[in-house]
Amino acid sequence: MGGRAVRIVKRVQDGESTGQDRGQCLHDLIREDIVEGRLEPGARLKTAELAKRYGTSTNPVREALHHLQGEGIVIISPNRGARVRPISEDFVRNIYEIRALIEPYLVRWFVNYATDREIEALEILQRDIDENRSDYQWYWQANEQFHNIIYGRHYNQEAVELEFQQRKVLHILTRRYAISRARWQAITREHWDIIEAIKRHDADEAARVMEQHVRGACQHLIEQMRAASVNKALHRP
Amino acid sequence: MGGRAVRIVKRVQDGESTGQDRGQCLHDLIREDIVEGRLEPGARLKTAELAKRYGTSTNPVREALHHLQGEGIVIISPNRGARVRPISEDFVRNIYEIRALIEPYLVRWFVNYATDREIEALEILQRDIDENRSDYQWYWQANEQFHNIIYGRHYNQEAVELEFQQRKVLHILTRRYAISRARWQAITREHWDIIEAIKRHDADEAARVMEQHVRGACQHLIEQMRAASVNKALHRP
DNA sequence: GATTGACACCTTGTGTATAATTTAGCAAGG
DNA sequence: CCTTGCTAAATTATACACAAGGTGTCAATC
Repeated sequence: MGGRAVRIVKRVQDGESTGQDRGQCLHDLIREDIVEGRLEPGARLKTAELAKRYGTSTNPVREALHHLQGEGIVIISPNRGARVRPISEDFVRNIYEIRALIEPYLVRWFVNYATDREIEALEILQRDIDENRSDYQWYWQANEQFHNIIYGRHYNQEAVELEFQQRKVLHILTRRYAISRARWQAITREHWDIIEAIKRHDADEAARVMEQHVRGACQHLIEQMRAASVNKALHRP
Repeated sequence: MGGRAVRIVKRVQDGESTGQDRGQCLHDLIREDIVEGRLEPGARLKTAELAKRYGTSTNPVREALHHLQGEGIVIISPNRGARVRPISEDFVRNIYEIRALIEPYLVRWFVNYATDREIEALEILQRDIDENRSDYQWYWQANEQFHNIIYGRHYNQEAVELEFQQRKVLHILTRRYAISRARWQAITREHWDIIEAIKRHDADEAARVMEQHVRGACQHLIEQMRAASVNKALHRP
């Protein structure tokens, strides 16, 4: 009886986390590992293994897994455990088609309620993106900021959160692939077109360009996925 | 050591559930209790209480709660437990605005790929709905079937699932309020207009009516909420 | 070669201990 | 006398160790 208590106290004294703090954001840690590619799509997520990895017991892991299932990143089958969601081409297309509805809807509001300050921030950010094409890590951060400025103050936080979750899921894939030169040019053009439309308070045009922007991203990602799968097939015949 | 094992064996012999089977659908049970109004919006969801209620231990309850959080029905604050999501007017408006994007998108596909059999099923169903206006319980079931026929075979299952989840959340509210006579007429008319548009393979018209249908539902629900809150204020001055 | 049985792994549920929060009760000050 | 602050106890969430059942795999036998 006393033995267990002593072990726990010892662990706390050793300076390890009590687990309590970690538990709140364990799903964030796991999600990060998934998004960053340290856990491959389709990989089994064994509770004991993850517990060891993050220095907790299996129970918080199970809860985090259920949480991530809600976000669509993890799939749990009864008595068979959890896996990282395998992302198919169909899935990508489906998600992007929803985004093609949501993002134009969100940007329409911004066109009418953007402050001069925000527009200026967008321009500065986009100029930075133009100049730092080489730095990937940085691009994704800047791109996220670009979207956050546009969507952050929108009244429909449910829609914003939906868009954010979709972006997280897709980021599992996008970060793995390079961005083609043609796509870079398109992104640049589209971003500037959106900024222009916002400046002119032309909601229809902004929505139109945004939809085009989303569809372009979708097509580019699917092309990259196909190219990668061809490469894989060639290397493993 | 042996004592616990004996207890468990005894319990199984007594014919109680091993718990294993329940766990798969515990979140369904809790969701049902929430949707059916047995658990009020904003009510605290204490794990011990729920565990007793469903005859399990606290752990499966926690997992179910995390799952439901992913569905947006439950809100969990760290170290403070879970609550049934309090549904505000803003929230309703936000969800319906998303639905006003998704549902027209979904119906467009159906217009092009509906079979004669499906269209006939819609007509039969709607005639039944027209004739049984009085029966609420039945109406919601029939209405669900009506939508399931239109959305069930859509290729974008992600969008379908999103729509389904939103419907579940809104149903927590809608079932509490009556449907006004005016709204009944509108529903009937809109449903028939949608069926007509589908028959003519007029996707634009079907989408237009569907959007109107969603916005009408939104407005009606919000009016009912306001009326209810006024009543509440009068009865508790 | 196919089927069946046994074994190992893993998920799932339970009980208990620990840590956090909330609430109440009480005291001191306005 | 009421309000405000703190302290302690009850309440509740959280984490951990354990037990049991299910799933998949591998080998042996028909």
